Amino acid sequence: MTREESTRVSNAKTRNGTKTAESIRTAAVNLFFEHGYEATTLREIAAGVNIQVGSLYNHIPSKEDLLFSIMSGVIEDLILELDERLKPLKDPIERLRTAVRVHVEFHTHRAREVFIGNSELRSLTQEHRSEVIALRDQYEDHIVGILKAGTKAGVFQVDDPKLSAYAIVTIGTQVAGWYHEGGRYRLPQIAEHYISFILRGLGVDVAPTRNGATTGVQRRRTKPNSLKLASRPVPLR
Amino acid sequence: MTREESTRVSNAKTRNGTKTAESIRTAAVNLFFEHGYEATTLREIAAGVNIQVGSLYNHIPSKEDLLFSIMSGVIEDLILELDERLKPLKDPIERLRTAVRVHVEFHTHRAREVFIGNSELRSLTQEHRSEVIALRDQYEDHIVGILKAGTKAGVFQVDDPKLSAYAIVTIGTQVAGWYHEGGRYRLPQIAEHYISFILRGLGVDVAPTRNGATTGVQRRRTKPNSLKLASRPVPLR
DNA sequence: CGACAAAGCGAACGGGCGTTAGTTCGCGTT
DNA sequence: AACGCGAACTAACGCCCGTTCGCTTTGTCG
Repeated sequence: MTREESTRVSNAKTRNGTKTAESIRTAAVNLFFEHGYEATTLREIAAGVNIQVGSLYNHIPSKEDLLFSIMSGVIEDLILELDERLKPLKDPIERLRTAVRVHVEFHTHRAREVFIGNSELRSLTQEHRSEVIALRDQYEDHIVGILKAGTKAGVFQVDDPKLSAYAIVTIGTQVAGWYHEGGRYRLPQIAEHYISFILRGLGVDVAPTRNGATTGVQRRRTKPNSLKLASRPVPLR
Repeated sequence: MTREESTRVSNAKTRNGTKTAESIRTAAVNLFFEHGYEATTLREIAAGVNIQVGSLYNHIPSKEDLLFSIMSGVIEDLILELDERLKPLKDPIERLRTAVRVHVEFHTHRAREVFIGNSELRSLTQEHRSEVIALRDQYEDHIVGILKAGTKAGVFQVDDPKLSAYAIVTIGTQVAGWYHEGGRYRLPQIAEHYISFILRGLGVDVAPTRNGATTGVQRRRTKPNSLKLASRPVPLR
């Protein structure tokens, strides 16, 4: 108990300078993403961190636990992010817009973890699987909630919020499967495209904006829509 | 016993009466679906067919080849089915409607194989993987083609057909992940729900929202909007 | 009836897996 | 200077994998 001037966190640095536990996580994410959990060897992971297999067990309890921490971690982060960005918004349309945007952004920025989270459920223990599913349901309920609120307010045409929520979540999730930085599509482009698609799918009139109020996002002081949208408003009802 | 006249085809029946090769395929599909390819053992498959492990090699060249034949087979069937159902249709909206319907029906009827086809790509050989990807691209091009035709004809609002096609394919594909017979949702209900959602997303006015029932889901005797709903049950092979 | 091929059996192979155990080593704290 | 401890190493464990192979059983047909 010496002078506690600043929190003296025990910085568990390895010999090469980076925290080992963190490196393990990173290496595992890359390998799980590339070859799948079952096909990935602890020896491969260890090689990616430049340590021996046995040394891994100074940082993880088991291979399955490593997978679980990755999967639960990414969903928790997603829920946190969504909560934060949704907090100041009231209007259902704005809330859905933001939800889709957050969803797509998150799923592209952390595509590998998300991909793992969506494909390796069956490799988890019964208990761990239930836990992850509970988190996933919690997230889906957020979306369903937005849809229900919007339907009640009369701005969405939704006959079954859960079915629609599935579709919305799925669209954004799948982006993680093919998006890669520097690829054919830019992130905001993808997000706005799907936002329009989804809002229209819910019966919201998303005509090309007259005053730029429709898609209030990143700097778009020059052109209202960087994508050439067929400039014909959809006369719904 | 000796005078079995009907067909001269060498009917390779196993002792329990069903063709062994077929049983192997079925058992493999179930196990791959449930535990994944990597986590499934040839011994488990053999047990499912009530033979020994070594006997499998009288019917398959290797485990990977078994996976490949499942994956390529299901996509080929899907393409065939789509071609057939699309053949008599001209109108872009009708074509898209049918495409989505076929997609959803196929992905629910053969959910397990489809799921395998979408999640086990990386377990294939380089050559086999290329082959499956080529088939998948061929299928996606069908959808893109419909979208492009509809856009040219002015009935769809699509700024990027490929992005939209991704979304459409994804929605139907994901259904395979949660649909199960006798579950909460009936098949036509799901299909029609997503058809409406997608058409609206493409800027088509699908507005039967005058009274009560939002979307034209279950049998609607009154003509919805000059578009006939194909209501024949499709065996899907 | 006897021949032949298809198909099943069962043991074995070489290798790789996740995990454990005992040990060494560098460092900050006592 | 001695200690404790985290983190690395090496070696091994028991197990299970996909695949092979020689042998036996089975069914079909001239």
